Amino acid sequence: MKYKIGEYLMYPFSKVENKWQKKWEEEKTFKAEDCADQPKYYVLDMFPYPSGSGLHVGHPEGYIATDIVARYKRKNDFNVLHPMGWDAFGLPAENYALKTGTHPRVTTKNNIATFKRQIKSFGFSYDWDREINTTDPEYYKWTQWIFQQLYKEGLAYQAEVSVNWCPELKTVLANEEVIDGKSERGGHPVIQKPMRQWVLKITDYAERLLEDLDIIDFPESIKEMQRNWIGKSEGADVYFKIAGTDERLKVFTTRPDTLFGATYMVVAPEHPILEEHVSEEYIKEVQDYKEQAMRKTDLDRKELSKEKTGVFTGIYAINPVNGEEIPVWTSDYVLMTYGTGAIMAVPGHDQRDWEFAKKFGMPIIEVISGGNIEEEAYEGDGELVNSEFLNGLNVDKAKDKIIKWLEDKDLGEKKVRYKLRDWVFSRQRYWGEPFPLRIHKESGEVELLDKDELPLMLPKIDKYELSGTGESPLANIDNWVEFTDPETGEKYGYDTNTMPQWAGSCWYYLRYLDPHNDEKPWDQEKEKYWMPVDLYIGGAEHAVLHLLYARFWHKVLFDLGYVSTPEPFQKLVNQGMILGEDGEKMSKSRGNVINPDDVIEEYGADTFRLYEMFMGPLDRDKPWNTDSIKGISRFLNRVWDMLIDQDGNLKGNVKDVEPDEDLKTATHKAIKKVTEDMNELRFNTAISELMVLSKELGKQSEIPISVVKKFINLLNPMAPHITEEIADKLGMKELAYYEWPEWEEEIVKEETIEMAVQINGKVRGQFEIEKDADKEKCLEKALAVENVQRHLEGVELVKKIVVPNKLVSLVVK
RNA sequence: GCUGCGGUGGCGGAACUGGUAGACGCGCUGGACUUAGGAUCCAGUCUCGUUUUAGGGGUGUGAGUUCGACUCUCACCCGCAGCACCA
Repeated sequence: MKYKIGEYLMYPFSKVENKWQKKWEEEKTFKAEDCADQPKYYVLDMFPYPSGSGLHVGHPEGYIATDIVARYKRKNDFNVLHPMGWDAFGLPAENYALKTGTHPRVTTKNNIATFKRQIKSFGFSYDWDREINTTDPEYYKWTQWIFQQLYKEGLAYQAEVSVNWCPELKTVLANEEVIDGKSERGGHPVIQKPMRQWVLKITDYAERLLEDLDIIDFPESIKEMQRNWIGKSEGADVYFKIAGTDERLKVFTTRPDTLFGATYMVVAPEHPILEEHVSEEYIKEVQDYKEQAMRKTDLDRKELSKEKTGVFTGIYAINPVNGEEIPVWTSDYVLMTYGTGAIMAVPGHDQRDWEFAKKFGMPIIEVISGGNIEEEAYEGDGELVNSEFLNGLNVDKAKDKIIKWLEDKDLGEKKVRYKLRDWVFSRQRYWGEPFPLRIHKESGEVELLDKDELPLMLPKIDKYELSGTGESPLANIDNWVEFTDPETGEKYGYDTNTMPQWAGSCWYYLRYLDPHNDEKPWDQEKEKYWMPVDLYIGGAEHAVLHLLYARFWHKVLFDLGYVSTPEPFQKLVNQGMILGEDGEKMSKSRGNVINPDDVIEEYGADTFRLYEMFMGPLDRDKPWNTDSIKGISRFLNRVWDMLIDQDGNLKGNVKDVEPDEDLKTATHKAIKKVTEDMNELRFNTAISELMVLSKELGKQSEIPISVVKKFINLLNPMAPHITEEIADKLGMKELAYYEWPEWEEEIVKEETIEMAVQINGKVRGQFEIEKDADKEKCLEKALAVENVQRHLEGVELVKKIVVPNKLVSLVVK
């Protein structure tokens, strides 16, 4: 009945686990019922990209956590939706095709099979009937459909946008393939090159994406990252007249209060003003500087940022508050992509301007007192000086006053700006969703395909090489690039770009609600029932990409009435990383990778699940430790040995007897602790509590069956196989849906309590007393403790503090 | 530089709204069973001190609030992650 694994004798975990996994699959135990007359709970994993190397031990950490929650909620009468699927478009499969000629569809299919086998070996309670795959035409049909809705709303447009171009490889690279300004493969330099791209207008939603962070329960770090990414800043646009013309140069500033301190202006090298107004004698210098700046990669711009550079343009602008002429310079520390691409420089109160002014000998004027502008710019609050009608005000008041003044005179206006840029939504790649539209050859006009023409299928191709111009392999297919409409005889072409990998994951949580619907992406009744996602668990690496994009799409769908909630994910939790035994990130090159298949083979899925949850708090990084797994394995073995005999039957001393008072208290305490821990996702302490209870049980000569049932039930969400097997022998039917036990507060509180006595903050003794005893009685007992009396000799008792059920604190002189 | 998170035994980690620091697990030490044990069971395990008892010290560092601080306040040090000339 026992397996010998290495040096251990273990319960027959592999037999038990296979048995139950098979049963769950055959009986569809975890099928979720749509719109049931029961409260719902939607618990979601970030679906994986099925890579060729299979699952690593970091993947299951989140999956185990969600599975425990799913199983726990089922026991508490929730109708649980717990699905899984595959985010299968993407570069690795295409790169593999380039190398081997294997079609990405084949690679993807094989990888999914591996992932699915591995995921199934953990005994997760997914409703596999809802499995989805973003590369399935039945799925991406609706990804295309959503894109069309965005297009119709004016939220998708084409623009010349710079992309990562690698001249050496003659190809465009995705952002993920560019590391520190160089190509991931080969380490060749990457430059920015403008190309026609699809762009989504996420900036229209900047304010709502920011505001609604307040209504969702995400980790503070993620919210903060999203806030930084959106980068809201409030200030004013100010118009400076260009001397000798009627034109105005618009700048954005968050510090309009310092307008009197503006001593020069700076425009980005790409700024259009440089095309027209540069005077003869400066043209060459400006042109040279421009070219030099354009040639710099992003990396160079950052690296060379230590020392400010720039040239004078010969242009002067007029400061609207005092009519003074100030010079306009150009420098690459001003970015064309933010604000208006031009700034007013206030060297007294902005450190960047201060550095520039020092280098090029510009005047520095103090307009806010409180700092020493000889040494550095003063960016803090203070009283306004040298500013005429603003003098004497503080920064906030001065801002309000100057903005009003500017608006009254039509010299500026209050303005809010965001760092967030529109989202470049096309990739020059084959293995992604084609854009659901055709482009008229002659006019270049875009026509959306009809709904019944969807999905626009990816064509078969033989060659995966990118075309030399940086277009995707689709550009090599003649009847994709050009075809004739049979009805009108007009010539059209399909877009050779495809959507980025994020597209499919922007809405997959909605497809799970109704995965086989071929009329609509999802049924609205089902959407109303299941949404929002109650708990979403995944890695922190998606903090600002997937999670921001998905929120954006969801809000668009909300505005169009397709979904009923403003936010898709009510609560988000990031699991920490599982590190190697050496405390370093797991990687092949370090040789510290643990393969989950090996662990399951040696110890079983239940031990694996329990171990990963026992390692520490879910959201923290934790090093793997092979020795520590043995502790968990021993625990499960002890539980088995305590209850099951050599023939696989319930042991004779497991009887229908009443537990004694101590065991009863321990049981109720455990129920309370485990329940509270489940609600807070504190699985490590829940497991420790169950270890304590199992030890108590092990001490009994006759083990009360009622307690065993509760114990097995509490352990079930975390270790589902072994507990189902034992439950079966105990005559409990379908443990997965067995009602979660309850505790009685009265029993949890012990009859007698041990209280401590402190004298001047040091513990000097303990005494036992019945619970909730009054203060007088506590004090009396405390003073009677022998060691306490010794410490009270010859001193004066000046203060007595009694905290019922905790301690007595005495202060002496 | 900015933002966020963290720093507790040899190790992973516990400690509710401030109330007996170190639960639980690993490892280690001793013992039992055994031909043997790297299996299993029992006992011990923050540190100094001690026959036992009593004591002293102790949660990154330094101050502070309090009868009482891992927990609250201030300053600083270290580690991890993200952002980085965003006007």
